[in-house]
Amino acid sequence: MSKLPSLKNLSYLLALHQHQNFNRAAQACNVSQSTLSSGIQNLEEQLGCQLIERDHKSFLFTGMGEEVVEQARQILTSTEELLYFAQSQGKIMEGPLRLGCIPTIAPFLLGDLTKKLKAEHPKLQLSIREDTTVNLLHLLRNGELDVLVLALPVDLQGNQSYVLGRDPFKLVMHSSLAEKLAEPVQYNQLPDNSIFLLEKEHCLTGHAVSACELADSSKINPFTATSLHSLVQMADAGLGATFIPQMAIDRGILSGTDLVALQPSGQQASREIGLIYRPTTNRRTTFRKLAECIAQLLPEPLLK
Amino acid sequence: MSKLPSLKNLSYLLALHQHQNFNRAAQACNVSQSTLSSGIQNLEEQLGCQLIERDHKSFLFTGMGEEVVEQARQILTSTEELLYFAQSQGKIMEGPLRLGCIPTIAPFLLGDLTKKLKAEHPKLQLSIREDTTVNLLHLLRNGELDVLVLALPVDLQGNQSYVLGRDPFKLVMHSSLAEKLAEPVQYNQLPDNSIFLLEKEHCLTGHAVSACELADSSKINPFTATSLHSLVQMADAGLGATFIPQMAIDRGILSGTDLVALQPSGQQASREIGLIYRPTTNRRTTFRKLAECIAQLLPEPLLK
DNA sequence: TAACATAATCGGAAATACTAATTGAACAAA
DNA sequence: TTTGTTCAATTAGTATTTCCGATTATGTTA
Repeated sequence: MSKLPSLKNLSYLLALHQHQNFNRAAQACNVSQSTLSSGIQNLEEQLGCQLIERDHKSFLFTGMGEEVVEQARQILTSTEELLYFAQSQGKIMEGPLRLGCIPTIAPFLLGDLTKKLKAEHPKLQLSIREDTTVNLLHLLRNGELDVLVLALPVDLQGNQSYVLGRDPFKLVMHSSLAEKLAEPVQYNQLPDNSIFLLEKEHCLTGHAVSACELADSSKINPFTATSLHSLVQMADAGLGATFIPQMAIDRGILSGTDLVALQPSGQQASREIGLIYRPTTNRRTTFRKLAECIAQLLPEPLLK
Repeated sequence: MSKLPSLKNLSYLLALHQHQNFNRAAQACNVSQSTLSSGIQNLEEQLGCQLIERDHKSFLFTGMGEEVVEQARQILTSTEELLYFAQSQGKIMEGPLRLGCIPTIAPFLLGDLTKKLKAEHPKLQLSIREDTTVNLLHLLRNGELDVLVLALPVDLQGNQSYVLGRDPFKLVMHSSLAEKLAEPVQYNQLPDNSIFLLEKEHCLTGHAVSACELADSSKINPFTATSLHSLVQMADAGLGATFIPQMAIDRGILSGTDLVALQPSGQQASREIGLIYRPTTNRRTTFRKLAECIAQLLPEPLLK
């Protein structure tokens, strides 16, 4: 069996892939440019194939190079996890944990979650990143985040998940508009263009539309908002109705408004909340514990 | 960030774990005993924790040590896969592939499979190991096998799987016994102790009993056979009836006998065949291709 | 053309990995 | 008790590898 590539050389390759420049990559690795350069050559020799095409002056990763980067990333992440695991003496709820969360969940979950974690697992150092689903999945894959809280269903791209619970949608509108409506609200009771939603980047939009069977409805106003809070403002100004998740209502997003929350029609007018992690992780027990913590904070926990 | 442990030292640890003796482990690694010894110490220092308890003379892996071994195994397997992948230029259907299969599938699948693979992927070097489900799962975990063909359902122990297809059970008995029976055969038509099964080590037994709703039936003879072929012999000698999977019948296990195959009662009198692989693998595309090949050879393919 | 930027190459220095030999401790046999 | 054996740790010296600084080759920009 030929000799295994060294983790060091693999990390050089990753740095090069990230910076696309030998000097900057070398700096990032705290080695000289010559070291990194020969490290890469070394790696190519050991693997017996070309990883980057040298085009004088510049270079380009080959298809194989990209593939190797992908796999090397996984190996290095696992090794870092091993190191971390050993150094923290196997205390699974201690040390750093980098969590990503979408904007339609974060403000209504993370406050309580950090409070709970601080009480139950004071040595856990939670860092939080709020971003869209696609960006978070990318960061997870790159090893820059450990775990994500997303709304399901979503293309997991090979990641694994715990389903944490269900979060019902409510149809929110000004109390004066709600008076003449019967629950569950049939959308044909509403005027055209009277339902406001978030920008399509937010998965909440898609989930609400499909869960509430609203596809292509003329009821939807083409103007889109950028946050739940602005949706609430618009509804409170009497512009129309909107969908707000129960989590947000429970955390008081409607307080101080004249809005009421009604049950929308649609079989299962809700979204699921899931915890997503790399299939290659070896911190499953940590994530499982975290999943249990989060599930307890959801309107309808259903963690198996 | 502290320095990552080297793959070399991790492999020393694995060897030590396997051989439970510094000298033999060192030999296996082609290094001197002193090298391995200091490698382990080095590792303990880097990880900042004790991996083995030295009890003068002898030693014992600590709980943490066992955990680290587990994770190290995964890292080394991934790295080997990376090396192999690169060296074979990404040709996913070339080079060595170590497959495990249970005894109630192997004789009726692997002949056709090797023939098919030789024709379609001549450079694939398939090695085959036939063993029980639990042993195969152990070998898979240890990285000694790449992929398993098992009968489902089975506790996957965190592994991943493709469902390849369905394999119906048939109730097989001597033609003279079958004459007075109506299909699907109700078991109360049969005398007590007239159904013969395999030893309980074979998952086929459990699958047949549950699929055919036979639990605790007095119809089952307490004598158990060790192979499908001996079951067939016993049935042909007129001792009673038995369950034989369709795969085996299709490959002619009944030829030269006076046995007939009848449809048993029971909602879904069949087992599923699945391809099992480590969740941490990066040879999924290879396994997927293999899964497609195998599925085509099954009585009822249902690979999604 | 001159000045600059980038990656490869080269020679020597520093760090490391490795071995053989030795030590010390436990144990078994004489 | 003595002797011999086994096993892991230690030591000291050697070999190997890794790394850096300087230099080169090549192309780009001013």
